[in-house]
Amino acid sequence: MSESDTVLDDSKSRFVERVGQMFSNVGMPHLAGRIMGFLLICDPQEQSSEDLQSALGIAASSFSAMTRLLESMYYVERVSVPGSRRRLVRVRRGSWMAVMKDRLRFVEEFREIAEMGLHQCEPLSAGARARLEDVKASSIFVEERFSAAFAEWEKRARNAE
Amino acid sequence: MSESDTVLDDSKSRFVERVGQMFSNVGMPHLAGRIMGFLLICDPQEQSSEDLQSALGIAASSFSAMTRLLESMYYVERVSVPGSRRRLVRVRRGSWMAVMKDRLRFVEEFREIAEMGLHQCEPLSAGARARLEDVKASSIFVEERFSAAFAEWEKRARNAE
DNA sequence: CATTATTTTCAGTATATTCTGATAATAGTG
DNA sequence: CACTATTATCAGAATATACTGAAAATAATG
Repeated sequence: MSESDTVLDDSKSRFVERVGQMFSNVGMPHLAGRIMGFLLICDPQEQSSEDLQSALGIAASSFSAMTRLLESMYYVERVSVPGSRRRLVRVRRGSWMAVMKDRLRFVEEFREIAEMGLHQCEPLSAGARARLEDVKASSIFVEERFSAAFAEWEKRARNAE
Repeated sequence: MSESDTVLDDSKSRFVERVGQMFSNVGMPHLAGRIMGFLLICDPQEQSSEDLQSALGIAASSFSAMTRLLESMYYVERVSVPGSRRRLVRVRRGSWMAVMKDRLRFVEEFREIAEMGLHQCEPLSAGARARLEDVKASSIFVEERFSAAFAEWEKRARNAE
């Protein structure tokens, strides 16, 4: 993106749209994804509400709601500009890893559900118990591997600084 | 679950409902989750359409649609009963690991999106390129760790037989 | 303090999805 | 082949969600 980002060319709008689709696929609003996509490829990194509105053709209210959502999830951050009352938006460092982590929360939920079944659903047949134990064991396995992976990534990131 | 499963007691219906919520959270139909939850704790393991309809209070059409969906995703399987025209349903072995794997497909998509941006969105500023490279690197890292973890799990499962 | 650029809230519309009930199709059995 | 138990399809109701436009609130500046 070279000068002002009032209009997106074809390849960039396809990119933005694809990120939007992906967000939608994982249960988040389409517009939130389009904003993330745009923030990934725009220049400069920081963008105003108006920039995004004209580039993506969305309403100011949508921008406000989506930005607040993304901010609450720590995917973007807002910076004030001295001499202006605008608050620019940009993606946070490591936000994409955060997106992945957040999507994985359900694994923990899996384990909890299995434990709930084992403890609170008496009486259980031997077969049912075995099925729940299988859910529990696989969830724990995945949970451990994933948190180890994320810890390693963060360690790498710290060392790279 | 001891004898016939026409009605669920409190703790079991809470369990079923929670699995339903979880499915709904990850973008699948609520009823699909309730069916999976029931199949996890029922006795016997195999259940007929009618069993599930009366136990969960759902329409036959819903059962049909959801079962077909779950079958297409390899979460459940159907078995024919000799001497009857019923096809009973049960959870597949390892189905819960499959659910987890399926929910992780977006990681691959992440990498593909980053690559798409890098290759097809010329010209990109140096900053934008760096942001995309970061997405790509973290996606690849996660992708590799996850597939290694799943491979190890499958190896364990094979050895345990 | 008044002004106005900017953001947020809110009510309403459009759209998609889930689930049901009724009907049609399928396949095992006599 | 006829019968019927079982499953699948389809149209529509109910619900939820995303998005917009207008109005209200906020906050920086002169």
